Amino acid sequence: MIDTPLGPPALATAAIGIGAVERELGLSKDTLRIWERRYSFPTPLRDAFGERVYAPDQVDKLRVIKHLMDQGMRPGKLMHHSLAELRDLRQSHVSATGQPASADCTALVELVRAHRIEDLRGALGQQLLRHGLARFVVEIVAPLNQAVGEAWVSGDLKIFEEHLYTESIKIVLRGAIASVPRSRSSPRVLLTTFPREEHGLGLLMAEAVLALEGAHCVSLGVQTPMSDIVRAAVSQQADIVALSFSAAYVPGQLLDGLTSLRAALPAGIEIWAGGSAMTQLKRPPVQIRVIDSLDSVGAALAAWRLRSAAA
Amino acid sequence: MIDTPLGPPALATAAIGIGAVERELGLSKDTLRIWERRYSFPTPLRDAFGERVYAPDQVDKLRVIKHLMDQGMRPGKLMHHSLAELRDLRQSHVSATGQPASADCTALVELVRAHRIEDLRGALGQQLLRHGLARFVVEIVAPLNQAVGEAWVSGDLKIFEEHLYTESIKIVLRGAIASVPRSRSSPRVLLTTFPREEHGLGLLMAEAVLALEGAHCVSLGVQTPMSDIVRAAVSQQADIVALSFSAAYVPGQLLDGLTSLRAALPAGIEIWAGGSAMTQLKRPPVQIRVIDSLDSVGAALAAWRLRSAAA
DNA sequence: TTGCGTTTTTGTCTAGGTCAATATATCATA
DNA sequence: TATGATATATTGACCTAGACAAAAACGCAA
Repeated sequence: MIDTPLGPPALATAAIGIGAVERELGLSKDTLRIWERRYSFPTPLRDAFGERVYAPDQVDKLRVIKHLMDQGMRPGKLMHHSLAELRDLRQSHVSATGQPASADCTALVELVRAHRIEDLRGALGQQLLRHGLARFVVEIVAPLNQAVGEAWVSGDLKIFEEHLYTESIKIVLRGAIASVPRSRSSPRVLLTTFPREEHGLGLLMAEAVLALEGAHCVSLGVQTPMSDIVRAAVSQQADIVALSFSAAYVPGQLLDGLTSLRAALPAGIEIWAGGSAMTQLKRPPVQIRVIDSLDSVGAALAAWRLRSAAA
Repeated sequence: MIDTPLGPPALATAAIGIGAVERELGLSKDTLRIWERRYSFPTPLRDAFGERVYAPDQVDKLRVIKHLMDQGMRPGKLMHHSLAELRDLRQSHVSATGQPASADCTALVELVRAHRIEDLRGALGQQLLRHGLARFVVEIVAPLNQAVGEAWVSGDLKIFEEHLYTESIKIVLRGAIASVPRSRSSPRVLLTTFPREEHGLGLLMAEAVLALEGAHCVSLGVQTPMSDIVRAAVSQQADIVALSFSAAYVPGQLLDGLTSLRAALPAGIEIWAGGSAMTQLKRPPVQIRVIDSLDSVGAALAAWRLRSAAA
């Protein structure tokens, strides 16, 4: 049923320049050049005027390498493996850490693969009704994101299929959030991401859970500069600033950003940080509440309310 | 109540490195270094290791320069002016091209400035009911975007205020789109942007107008790679691919992208392109329908249906 | 296990050079 | 007065190659 008439469709994609690779994978030009120097990979061809041109299969390999690095692996260990070996590596890594996908989950991924977005949206709505918003987010959306991400890396899904999926989830979540009665009570939570972070799905999931628990949420969307987060938090009288970091976020920038935000923000305003980049941090930064899982948001909120009542 | 013990909060912002400027303003390190060499601006200090450190006021000036460049001005002409002169420049540029803002519009901007987002959202909802979705988009949202953008550059609004505004508009528009009965009829329209383009508001406005006119809309969100647009259009059996380009989009990439997309897409699928980058194009690309204004979407759809019926 | 130096790994930054693509100015032609 | 072609200027993306700090991994003692 899946239409791959002759070989994988990836072959149609043309070779691309270093700037395009930077944009597409989030690996800086500097990094790409120095990898070439140190590890002899990638090995781009050169065009008529000596500029690097990356073949599609090398881009694919780079994509997998990037993904594995986001999981905490180091480039030096990965670079010399073949694409197939890297995928095996990923397999074993996943099966060691992750739980198996649920039946619901695989069925939904199947809908994405078949491009049946109407059905997908319907099925998501159904799951939402069945489980309620909180469990829907934690038990369906979170593992589904994981599964779709993996499928993308291993080449089972194309970017546009991931886009279709993400849009569907966003629509369903936004609809659900809109139907939660808008709380005026505390805490007031300001949601956003740092400038480099353009993934807003985690934010939306957090907003759903927070709103459901009666927090007053204000979202700034993605990519708010540091100084503006501070201004917004003060002007909106936020109690909490909630930030989301996807796996691609550079760990160094993450810690820098959080500490300087902590310094710039009035002491009364808490910082809550979540997302996959946070969970794989060894030493959590001081005076930041790390949200390892959306499960724990409810408890964290309850604790906040206790502290707040005590003060 | 707001605790800014000494002076405006903006001053608290510390000096930042070249990487941070790149992230915050979208000016590449290469560009920043070459400007320094050529125009003697910016003039960053150096830290203990001789690395560039940009003072906040220089970053502010760079921000304005970037914006003016997005409007089509050239760096060589801008670099030697002071911040105040640049703002005057912008003023004159705006008053020469734009029409005066309506009363409704200025009232709404005032709500943004006062951070009264609840009221803003309420007022937007009210305007939506009063004018209907189509006129709301064309007569309220479009000029409002313009006004907010201008206010940001001239320093009247901070980024976070613009974020608050954008989020509010998105919520209102998404709510409205969701309440439009989902059409199964033709044409089927696939909406997205090219990889460099991360502004999705124009897309949402287009989707609102299209959905209202009975088109079947599927949005991929922003930044879909070329090859994936083609795959998605084919798999979703789209009749039209609708693209949006904000003023910041590089004209060269725009034309290249459109022509190669046109070549890659089956002839039966039309390309409609809109957004401010399109309107200021001298020669419209061949075999692309340029949507100069959201007004004209209705007529364009009617024309498509006529052509479709004739075929 | 935990803590603390040492070594290796890694990516960001430095410098200045080259060149294609774009924009502007100038001049000729219909 | 337009339009078009041609020269010149501007601009940013890319190049090479080296230096070094921060982070991770390692070895070893307590």
